[in-house]
Amino acid sequence: MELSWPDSVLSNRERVMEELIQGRELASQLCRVLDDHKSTLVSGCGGGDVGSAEGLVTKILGSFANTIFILNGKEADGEIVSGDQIQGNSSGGGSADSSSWDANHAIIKSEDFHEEISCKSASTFKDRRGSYKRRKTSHSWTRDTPALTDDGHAWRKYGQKVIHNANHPRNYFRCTHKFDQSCQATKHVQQILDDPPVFRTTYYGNHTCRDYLKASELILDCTSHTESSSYIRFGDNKQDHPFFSSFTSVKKEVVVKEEKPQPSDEHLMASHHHNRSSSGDYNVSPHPTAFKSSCPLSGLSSTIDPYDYEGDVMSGLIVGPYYFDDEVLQYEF
DNA sequence: GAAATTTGACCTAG
DNA sequence: CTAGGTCAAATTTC
Repeated sequence: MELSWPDSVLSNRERVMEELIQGRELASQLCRVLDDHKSTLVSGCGGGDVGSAEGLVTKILGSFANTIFILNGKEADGEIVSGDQIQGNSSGGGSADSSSWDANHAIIKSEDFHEEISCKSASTFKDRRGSYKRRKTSHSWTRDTPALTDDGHAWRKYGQKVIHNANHPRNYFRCTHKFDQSCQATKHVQQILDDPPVFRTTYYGNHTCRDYLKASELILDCTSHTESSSYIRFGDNKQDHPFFSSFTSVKKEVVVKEEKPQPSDEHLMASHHHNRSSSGDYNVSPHPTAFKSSCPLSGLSSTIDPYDYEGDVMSGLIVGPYYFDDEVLQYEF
């Protein structure tokens, strides 16, 4: 019930450290790769180096993901629906916690980095509904969770569709700041299993909104919880780096919004109601442990930014100090 | 009254 | 043609 971090978390500290160190090393490599890439390429992407850079990014993300997952895993068990380690992936891998997010295995479906900029000029016509470009190549990643989780962003539902051969309808969400901040992030949420409820969330695009800025503030406010021993703080990086955007969470309205019951929704949403806000990954929490299992996923995935990828994947990325107990690991890329 | 959700229509890829 | 994704008017919620 309480968020007291068990000793097991501390026992995982070594693993966490390993992951972080590995991440840093990989990041360094990536920097070099990108550096070479930039210096050798006149412009644009399409070099062979990109491939290796991509691989590095994936590894790095996996590393961070693992780290956060390790940290979150214990907490999640304690707070989220107990014992709902879903066998998760429909792929049937069955790895214990993999369900919460594929990042553990760096399973990120990056089908393509060419995010389509749907020029919906036609949509200016009022009656022209659905004039859109079907996303077939956009960057996406999926995540399976035992309950509907809040990924920290403000989502607005814009559609629901019954999917063929699916028992539950698929819900479509877009970022609330789609228009005011041109944030093109969208996601689909669908319940794929009944008995142990499993919700599959597919994310498309990346958040470019800055709705998350308060996250660090909130977290910082919590830094007094030294006892909680482990938390991750993001420093001054107020850029909309995707990795951090996942931790933004945090606006209560966001949580409420997404957890709002949706009657017509086959309890898809209802199953994650206020009462179960705990199931949310990063609900606003006074605890530094506000980061939960889903954080990594979102952050991870979004790090592979279709927009940034060509250019500076991680340029300017400074992962603020990681505090583990009294230690601080600062990652700079 | 504003904002969010619902829901059927519209549109596109396969 | 079908299934999936999006739009936007209508409705609901706050």
